[in-house]
Amino acid sequence: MLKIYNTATRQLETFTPLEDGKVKMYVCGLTVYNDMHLGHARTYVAFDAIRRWLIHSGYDVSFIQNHTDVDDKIIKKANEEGKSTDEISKYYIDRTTEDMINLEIMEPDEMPKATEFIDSMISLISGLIDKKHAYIVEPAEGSSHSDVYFHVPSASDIFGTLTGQNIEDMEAGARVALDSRKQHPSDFVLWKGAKPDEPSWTSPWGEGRPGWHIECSAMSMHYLGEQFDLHGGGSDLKFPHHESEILQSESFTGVSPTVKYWMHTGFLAVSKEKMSKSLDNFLLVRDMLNDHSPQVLRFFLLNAHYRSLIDFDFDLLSESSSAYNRLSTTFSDYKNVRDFGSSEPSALSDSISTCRSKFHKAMDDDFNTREAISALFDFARVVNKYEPSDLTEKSQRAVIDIFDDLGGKVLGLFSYKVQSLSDDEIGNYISKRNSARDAKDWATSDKIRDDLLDLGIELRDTPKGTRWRRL
RNA sequence: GGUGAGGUGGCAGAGCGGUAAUGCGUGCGGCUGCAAACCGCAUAUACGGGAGUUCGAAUCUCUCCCUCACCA
Repeated sequence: MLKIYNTATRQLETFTPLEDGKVKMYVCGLTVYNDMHLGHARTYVAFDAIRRWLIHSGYDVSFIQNHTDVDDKIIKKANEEGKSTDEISKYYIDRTTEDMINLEIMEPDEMPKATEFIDSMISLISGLIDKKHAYIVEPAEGSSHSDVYFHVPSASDIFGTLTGQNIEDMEAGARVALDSRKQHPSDFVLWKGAKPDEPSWTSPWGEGRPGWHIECSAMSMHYLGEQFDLHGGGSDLKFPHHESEILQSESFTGVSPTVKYWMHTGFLAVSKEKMSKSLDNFLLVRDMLNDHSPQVLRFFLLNAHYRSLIDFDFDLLSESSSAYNRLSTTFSDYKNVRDFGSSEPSALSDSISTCRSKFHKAMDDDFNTREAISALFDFARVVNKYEPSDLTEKSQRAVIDIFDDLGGKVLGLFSYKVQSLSDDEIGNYISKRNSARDAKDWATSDKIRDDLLDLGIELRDTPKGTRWRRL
């Protein structure tokens, strides 16, 4: 039975989808004005593993992830570079999508852009105005077009769903200069009147563009309906973004809860500080992938519970690399054997079922990937006691299936991309090298080994022959 | 100031009422033409401090200290 920690209730809850066998899931995507950093990767790899586990568990999962392609930061970047916001967002959508693919993150079922949903957002805002949840104010300084605000006290009963705070507390603590046009300090913008040279769309309130929060309400509603199962994002989105989203959606539809389970990933920190663009302490995914395989990065990220803080450190990354090699080597040793034996140890079949059940239990317990990975290590230790070629085809297959299913399909820890060298070609090189070794032609044999290493194939000479693994 | 998360061996990090997974590291052994890697075994007075509840607490309660995050 799957349990999920719901941010809205701060409790572990048994997962029951709204519709039997189906999971509707929405994860907030990137604001595309820069490359993707490791902190983003943490969130998307975590939700990727979550999605894969749901699929593995037999659910039909609809996974939606948006792109925020209109926003202050994008406008700023566009101005700095003398380009249009479209050019900027297009450029970074391409690049971050590439990064996601390189991290072996499954492609979302839909990847809508905010700007494709302006009409829907305008309808939402109109509805909110009609229902007295929103109001139009005079233009901000420097603009001749009106803004629209959401009036938080109009929905005070649902305010605080995620953060547990109430309006009075927020007010009491308010020290920032207030926008006098706001009826309440907590009110937030739904529509921003255009200033000169800003991208804008026509609305009943004049030229302008949507506020940030409204886009997710519009897109999730479009693809998943007024109510859906899972909504995820980084912890920094809880407030105000997700809180505002709840206010907007539920005030508009009158349906509550709009999201059944809210999920938030912990931060990726560097020296205990959150990794972020504004702190300038970020590491880009594409840079990291120059020196580290996607599998090792995924291993590193999944080697902690998705809600806990990961304090990044290069030493920890290389620790992950060592740890990962252990699994990867064991897997390769089994995958690459060519001979079958007659041994079918019962201790092996025991460890297979133990591994599956420990893994299953861990993932069902709020997606405890760390615990799940430890099941694979337990398994590897048992499996390494055997010589693969002594085992029957059935036993070998069972071992490979564990790694394939759990490590590969669920956690994405093994690459299934088309390789530069086929298994047979590698086998040929190894035979050639072994001939050279028999002739004690160490120069040739070492060259073959080095060449293969350059191609990402690592060789190991063992008493049972030469074994290899893809790095 | 408000809210939330957290403090477990040298490090990372599970466990969350019955005396502590797993990985890295370290040590020893194995394998090996060499190297690297790998394999096996072993290793650790580890549960922030104090008090309480309980037959029994890392796990529950209270209190103190310390980190981090969000909001203001």
